[in-house]
Amino acid sequence: MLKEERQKFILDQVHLHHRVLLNDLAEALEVSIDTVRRDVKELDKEKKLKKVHGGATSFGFMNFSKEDGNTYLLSKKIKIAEKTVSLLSEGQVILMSGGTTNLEVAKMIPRKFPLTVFTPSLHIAVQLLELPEVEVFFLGGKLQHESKFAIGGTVVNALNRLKVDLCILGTGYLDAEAGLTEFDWEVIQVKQAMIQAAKRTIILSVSDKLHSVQKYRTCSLTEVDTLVTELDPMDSKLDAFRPFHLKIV
Amino acid sequence: MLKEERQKFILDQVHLHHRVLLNDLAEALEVSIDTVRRDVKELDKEKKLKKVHGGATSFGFMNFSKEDGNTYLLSKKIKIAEKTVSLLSEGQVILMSGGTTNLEVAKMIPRKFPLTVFTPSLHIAVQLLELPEVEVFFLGGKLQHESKFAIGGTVVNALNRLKVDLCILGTGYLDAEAGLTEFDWEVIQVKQAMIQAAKRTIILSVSDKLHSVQKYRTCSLTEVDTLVTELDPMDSKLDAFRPFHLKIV
DNA sequence: ATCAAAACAGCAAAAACTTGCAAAAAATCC
DNA sequence: GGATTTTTTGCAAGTTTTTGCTGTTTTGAT
Repeated sequence: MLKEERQKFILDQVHLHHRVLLNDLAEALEVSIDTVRRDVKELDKEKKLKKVHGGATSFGFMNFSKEDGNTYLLSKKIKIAEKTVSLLSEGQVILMSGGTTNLEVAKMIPRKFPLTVFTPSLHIAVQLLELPEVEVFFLGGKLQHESKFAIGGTVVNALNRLKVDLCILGTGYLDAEAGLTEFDWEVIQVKQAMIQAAKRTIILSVSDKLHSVQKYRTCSLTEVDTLVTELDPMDSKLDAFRPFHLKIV
Repeated sequence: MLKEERQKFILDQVHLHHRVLLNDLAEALEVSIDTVRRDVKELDKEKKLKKVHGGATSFGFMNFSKEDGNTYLLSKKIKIAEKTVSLLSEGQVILMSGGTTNLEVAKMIPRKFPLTVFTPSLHIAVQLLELPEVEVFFLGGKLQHESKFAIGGTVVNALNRLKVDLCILGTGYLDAEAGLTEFDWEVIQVKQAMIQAAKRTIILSVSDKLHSVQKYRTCSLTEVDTLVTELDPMDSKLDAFRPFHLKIV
């Protein structure tokens, strides 16, 4: 194998997952860890990625500079994704909804972390297929053009016949009184079925969307088990949500 | 063998695979490795490729993601796609399998051409969602990592409950006697169900794959209605397929 | 503060590259 | 046609690059 191939693989992995571990790379490429280390060092010198202890990350990853609004939001989502991945156990059967936050979760799952994932989101499915140890089941149905999300009776029926360990819901909007709300009725139907199909439900929400309400209601906060935000769990902004017996992470 | 021939071969290999090993070239060309080395050095000096330790790469190597190479087959596939799209009627309900040829078909469909499409292929679904007038239904199931194609009982069951106007099959391999063949048994199950669910079936095949046989059989040529290749319909290479009452386009 | 994992520096074997050279092949000239 | 020059090719000796391993130092998490 050519050195250039290796380095291209490393770069691809970094872009795909935001961060990679040298150990995983060494195993995937079937070379010693020293070789990977040297490659990463080179790529770092060429500013193609950022070398960190034990691995490498893409640029703009832990970039908390508030100049660029988008990367600022991204870093929040990455923070949420990290917390969420730490809640997963190997071999679990889970459900994942769509959305950019969930996409970051999919990117953050380690390369050799066995999971079975059901999802109605094309983006999530595509991302998860990068992981060789993840079995991906797509919940087929009519696809929305904008969101690339499957909706309709087929999806709901499939979900009704399913029982999984965990549901990870990239929530639209969140409010203590109103609960989870959305503006898309069709999506609500699917998300409700997802919650029903799972023993536990985790909702992900960047703090910007706390205390905002949309037209339709997915569920109340009593129906979910865990709330993940990018904030410190003790942050006072989360006080409104403490009365429910949620685990706040 | 002429030096010029050798260098042409080397360039072809580089363009096709985006990377080559000097050892492989020396073996394929039956010359010493020094000769190959000198050839590559020359081509590098002429900026025709990039010489690297142990081999050579094409210039865009670092940019190409792994699948979208193979530009030499692309023109043929585009020709097939054009012919195929001309066979479609507005408002039809169709089935599309996966594969790069079918992907070209999806790219070729006019922006405001109303269709309803069922597909088990992620790539096809993603592409079709670019078209606002196309309703896309994904046939959900277990996704194959490599092909991003949904397989398994869920897909087959869904297909059994379906009846559509047309099935567009990006065939694996094609032979007059053996019919359509594949090396993946799971995919066969799905393709068979697709053919059953459709009133008419069109198969797409670049002429390179004519007269090639794989391990398992999808169906015989009597079960399909139309064959689309990049060749002129009167081309003698297609003679073997005329005994079946196929429409050859 | 402790301890395991990660980074580093140096080393040695293997693979690849360079240079020089001579034989073989091709081209040129008489 | 035959002799001479030029180009091409393969080989051998020496150099560089790459890679994995060892032992040591540094780092980061508890």
